[in-house]
Amino acid sequence: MLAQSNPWLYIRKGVERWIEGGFSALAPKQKPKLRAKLEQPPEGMGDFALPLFEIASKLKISPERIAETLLTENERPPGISKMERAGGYLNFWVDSEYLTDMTLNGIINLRRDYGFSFERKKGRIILEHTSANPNGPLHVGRARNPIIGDTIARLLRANGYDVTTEYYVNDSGMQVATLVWGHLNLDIDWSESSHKKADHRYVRYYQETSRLPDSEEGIRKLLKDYEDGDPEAIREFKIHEEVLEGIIQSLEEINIKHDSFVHESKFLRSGDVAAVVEKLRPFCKSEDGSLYLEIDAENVYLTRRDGTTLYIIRDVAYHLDKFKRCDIAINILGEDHKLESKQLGKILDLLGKKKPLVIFYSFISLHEGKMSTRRGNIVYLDDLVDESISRAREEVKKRRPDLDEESVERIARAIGPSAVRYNIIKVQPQKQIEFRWEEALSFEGDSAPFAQYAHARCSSILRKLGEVEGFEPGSLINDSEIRVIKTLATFPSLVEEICDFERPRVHLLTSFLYDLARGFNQFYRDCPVIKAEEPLRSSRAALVMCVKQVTENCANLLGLEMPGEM
RNA sequence: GGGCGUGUAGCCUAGUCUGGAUAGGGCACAGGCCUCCUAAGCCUGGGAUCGCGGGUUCAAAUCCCGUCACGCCCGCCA
Repeated sequence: MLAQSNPWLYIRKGVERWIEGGFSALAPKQKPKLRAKLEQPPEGMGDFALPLFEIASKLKISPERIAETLLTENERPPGISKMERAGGYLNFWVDSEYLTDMTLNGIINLRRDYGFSFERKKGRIILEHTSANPNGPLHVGRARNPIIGDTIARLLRANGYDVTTEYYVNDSGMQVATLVWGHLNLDIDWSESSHKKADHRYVRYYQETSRLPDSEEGIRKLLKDYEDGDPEAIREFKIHEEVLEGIIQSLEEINIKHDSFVHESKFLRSGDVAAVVEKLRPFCKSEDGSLYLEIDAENVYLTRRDGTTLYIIRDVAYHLDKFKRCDIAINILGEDHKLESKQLGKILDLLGKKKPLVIFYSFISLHEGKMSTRRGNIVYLDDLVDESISRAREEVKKRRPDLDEESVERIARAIGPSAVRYNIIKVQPQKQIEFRWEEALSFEGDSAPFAQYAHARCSSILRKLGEVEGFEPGSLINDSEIRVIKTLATFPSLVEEICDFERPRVHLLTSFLYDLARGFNQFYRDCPVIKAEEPLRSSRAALVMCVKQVTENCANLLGLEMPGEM
């Protein structure tokens, strides 16, 4: 099974067993048993390398002797065609016919499941992401949140986890109260802005109210009424739903959907928040009617002087509820939430409850500084995606004058959002990004269109070939063929390795996709498929089919579309 | 001032967790490749004291200590 579902790991494990067997023979009494730590050698030095230095010093035997003993006293491990000592390393070359046979058969049999785990893991996961305040449209500064969150959710599912993605709707705080106050009290001249989406229109209530210093008292009064359950206030707060609807649409544009929406107000109405306050009261200090906890020598306020609640206490109630519904909670949060998140963890500790795992990302800033809804120095996600689509449209029109309007549109809509996702996910989350249009809209090199283009070439070859069946593993001997096959073989290991709860390395999925596409483009240059003689023709056709399949599988993890023609 | 994070060619970035053989890529730049399955492609070239200084090690971009620069946070906002 492993041979087909994870060919590279299968061969690697064989090599490790072979080495460890050799070690046992060399030093039977050694405890604990010596492990084989394989690494990837530089280009041209084979496929696996065993550094001998550490073992040599442990056994007090020279690296040369160890290598010599291993090489002379044992049969070759399965799937290895050549072994050679080079300096302090023992290098292994994978037999390409063996690898080709396993890998192509694996992909052909497993198809869209290749790379993914069949083994269902225990434990329900709730992955919370985005959870942007519904007071305006999503902006690029925080666009990493949904993209990272959605990609991790896809990765976890591919590894057999049961994942629910959740949006925590902050409908009960100052931000939404500010929006509501503006809606009730401002008379805005709409003649200039006629945006069709509610989030883009209503954000002006929030922005303009934020500029009025006198509005604060009214906003607080409104919030107090709302928390006290005043029906009119509750009705007015519903305006946030239209904004949320706009945010949901923006997310759909980039292929993201949440499984669940949980509204903060639910915990206010159910009495959960009040119950948590009561539980924590014995640990709290009080001041003018407000409540606060001392955590790490800092005062963390739970309620205001007027009795209304603060974010963190509602967040505690939310997490208590969340852990009733799951075993593992993962939150995707901006780096500005680090302190709050740590404090939340301490409070959950205090209550003897589980804590969420948190993945933080740094902001995407503008050259002029941080984006801010309040100040309005901002690039909205909708605008970035629209711009990306229209640039894609221009490119397709230019390159493919033969296509009809409808096809052009379909392809542009596959390229635009994918390019945005790709360019954001390819950088690891903790790195800060300065937003530049040229970079965000890059369609060359390490980008989504590069992979989409290679995929389109695959599709085109396969369309022209018609029905082809079977392959001859021994006929694929060209360097570009072997290179692509090796890349295909490592996909399942990659999917498994990067799935780390503490530090999921989803950015490496783009590296893989890029490697595969680049390898394929070299193959495309070196190895004609349609004009090749049998059995080379069908073998190459099988390889092209496999590249297409694995490209799609990886694209699925990244939430990218593959239009199949460009 | 304290906490967390980041620093790799002109610009962007992988590798850092788990130390190993000439530090991978991309953009930009210079040159070459469409009578040949889509040139959003391919090939060649120049360009890196891995922020800086110590230390540990047979071996340091990677681990430890110090230091500097930048970002985020330190609110009865979220």
